[in-house]
Amino acid sequence: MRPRGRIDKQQAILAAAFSVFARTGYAQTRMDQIAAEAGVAKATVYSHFGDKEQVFRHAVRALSEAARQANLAVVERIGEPGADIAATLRAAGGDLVRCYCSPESRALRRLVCAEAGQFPELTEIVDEVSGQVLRALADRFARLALAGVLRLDDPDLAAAQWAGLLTGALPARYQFGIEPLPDSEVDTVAVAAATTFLAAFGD
Amino acid sequence: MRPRGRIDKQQAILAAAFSVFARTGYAQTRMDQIAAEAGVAKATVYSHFGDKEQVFRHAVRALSEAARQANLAVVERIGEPGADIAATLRAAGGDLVRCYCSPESRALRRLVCAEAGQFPELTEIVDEVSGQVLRALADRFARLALAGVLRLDDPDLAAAQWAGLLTGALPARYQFGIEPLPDSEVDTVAVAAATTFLAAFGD
Amino acid sequence: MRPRGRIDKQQAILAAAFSVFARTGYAQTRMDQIAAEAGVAKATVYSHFGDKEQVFRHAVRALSEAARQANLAVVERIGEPGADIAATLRAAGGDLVRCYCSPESRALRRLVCAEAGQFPELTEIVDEVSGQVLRALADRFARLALAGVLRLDDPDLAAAQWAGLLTGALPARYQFGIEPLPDSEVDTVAVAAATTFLAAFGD
Amino acid sequence: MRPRGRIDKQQAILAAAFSVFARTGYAQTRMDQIAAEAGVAKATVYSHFGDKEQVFRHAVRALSEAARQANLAVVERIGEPGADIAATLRAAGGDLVRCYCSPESRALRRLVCAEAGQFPELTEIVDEVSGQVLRALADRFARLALAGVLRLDDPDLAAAQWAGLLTGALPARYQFGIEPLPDSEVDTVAVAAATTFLAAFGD
DNA sequence: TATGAATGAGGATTCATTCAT
DNA sequence: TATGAATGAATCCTCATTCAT
Repeated sequence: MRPRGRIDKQQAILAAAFSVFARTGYAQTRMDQIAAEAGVAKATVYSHFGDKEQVFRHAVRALSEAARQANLAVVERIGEPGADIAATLRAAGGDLVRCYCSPESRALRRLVCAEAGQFPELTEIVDEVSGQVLRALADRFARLALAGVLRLDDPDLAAAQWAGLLTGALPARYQFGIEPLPDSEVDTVAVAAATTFLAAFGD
Repeated sequence: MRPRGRIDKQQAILAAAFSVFARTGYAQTRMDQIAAEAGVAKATVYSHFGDKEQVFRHAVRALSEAARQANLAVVERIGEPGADIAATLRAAGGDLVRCYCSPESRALRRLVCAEAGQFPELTEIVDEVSGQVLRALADRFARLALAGVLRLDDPDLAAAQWAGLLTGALPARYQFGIEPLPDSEVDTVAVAAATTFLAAFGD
Repeated sequence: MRPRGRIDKQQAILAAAFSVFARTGYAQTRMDQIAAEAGVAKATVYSHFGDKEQVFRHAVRALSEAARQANLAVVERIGEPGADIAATLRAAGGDLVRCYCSPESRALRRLVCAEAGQFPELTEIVDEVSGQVLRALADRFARLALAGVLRLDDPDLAAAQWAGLLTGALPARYQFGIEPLPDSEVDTVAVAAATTFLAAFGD
Repeated sequence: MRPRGRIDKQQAILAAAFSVFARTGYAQTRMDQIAAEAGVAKATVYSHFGDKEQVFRHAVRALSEAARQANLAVVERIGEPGADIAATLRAAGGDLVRCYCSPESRALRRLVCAEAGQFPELTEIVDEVSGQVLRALADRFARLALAGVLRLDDPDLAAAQWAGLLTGALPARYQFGIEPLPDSEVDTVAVAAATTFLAAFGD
């Protein structure tokens, strides 16, 4: 049961790092905590990753990857032909908002935002992930436009605007605070976004 | 010329704290820097504010207040009767985006976001400021609706959605990164937001 | 009622200093505490006494003086002609032990002992006070010897030994600890000291 | 030659701590001094003992242990059968006084007395050590009484009183001051204590 | 003299990182 | 590679003391 191999330890360290960085932020995190939570010696963390910055980069990268996959999974479900577009947008919008406000995403947002000065590359990673998700979304919208379900010229713009309608006016306490996002808020936002979006882009 | 009174020193310390925290973040900031930049002794900072956390709270509060005023000033200018609504929205939208991405606002966003875990109250302050701005905006929209320029039932929702359209899909590098926001981006976003908004809520 | 004159303030400062030094020791005592407890500004303490060391010296001197007087008062009561010598020694011995273990005396002992390195003169003051008390005691013993009640050649030695019998083997917790001295302990010690003393020096 | 193991360092740190605390008192002692005198880094002191208080506790404990052994060694030598009791008491009494006024014991007394407020447990340790020594002494006296050399009912009381006669009236400058104890003083006290003790408890 | 504000020197403690095994 | 021990560079905060009023 105890992790033995190098890979196992790598994984354990990364998992611990995720968790500790997410909970306490970059500067407050002590290498001891990570090592302790990973069940290894501190020096082992160093022999695997070099220094604190590298550990942080790896942790953020992994969190970003997870976020990317979660978001893409939601987008994938959009646009099954024949489905009611309003219902589709409401459901997917709710899921996206939930992704956006999941504990992991909030933690990631906090970490990247906080260290945007010291680690500019992390900002890029986030933009890349967002970009990918928005492009995937735009792809769906393009197909829906082609199918005559939506009426739009610029699918990228439509994607960005739908995302904006969903997440842009969420209170800070849900975007990076610790207050749990109530389901009612999700529904309200998703419904309103779908309505306005369709008023502008619906057939 | 040399500042003498206690109030002067308070102000100098706060100004220095704004600047240093914004540049280097909470954890990286050393009290020495703040004192030096304020031109006072370190102990003076302590006798005025107690400890680092208090200095931080005061600095963030003051930055928030400035942001609030800047945003409200923009909102105030919306809705002069007789003006072209599309042009108004484009202009005000652009200004709001510029406020949102001003160096001070980005710094504030970084600081609050970064320390949301340790200083939950700061999140509340931000939400309060946003709420005020959105309410002021909703007031304007309500008047415009009454004047027949807009067609909407829920001015609060309209305000939130317009804000979402403006800021919600801005790349991270403009929201809290250090990359300067190009005017072209501002225009694109402002125009697109106005268009979509009016498609949904225009008369 | 509020102290106004310079003398009043001096007294208030000294009283506060006594109290705070006794409670917290020299090094732990902050000039702020003394000033606060005296109800004056910190700078006032300085203008009266110069610096912390001086305040300490004055406080210790005053505590010593009080201890001297308390001890001498007890000694004065010894040797009323015609009284039972054993009863006299028991009563006076008990009183001396109580003096020796009074909160003020313990505090004084702690302070002087603690700072014997930095303030050697304080040790001298204590020795002077002890010397005075022992001499006064020796005077009494000399009179009693002359009256045929005691049988001794060296009244100074007898005084020192009686004092030793009374205080020499008291547990540390009563000599400078904070545990209150129980009456039973006082009686036991005083009775035993009287018995042994009279076995050696009684007629 | 360079100390390598952790035990070596522990010992070196403790020895340095003994020395520095004894010389300068608790509050005046800086962790740097201890570390420097121990030949280790300051952080090493912390990793071994946690904080300054713990270092102090350990140092005092070790000093107490040494004092206990020194005193017990003296007591052990009392009561060889056939020896002259007066000579025995004079010799052992002198040794006990010397122990009591040794630099280490004075330092220990200063430290414990000074910090009795902040570290009450140290007072207990001292009482425990004194208690052990007095009990050992009482054991010897009991044997001597059994052998008909002394005449006493309560060996504990006799032990306490002898100790009192030896140390109770020593001037403060010898008890915790820095003035060296002259041999003449030792002899005087030891002889006088033996005389008075035997007048009360001798056969 | 009395005071509120200011200060410089200093001290305890922490932590990322390295080394010897 | 894995580790326990060791470390040096920082950093927050305190406090006796002084100054301007």
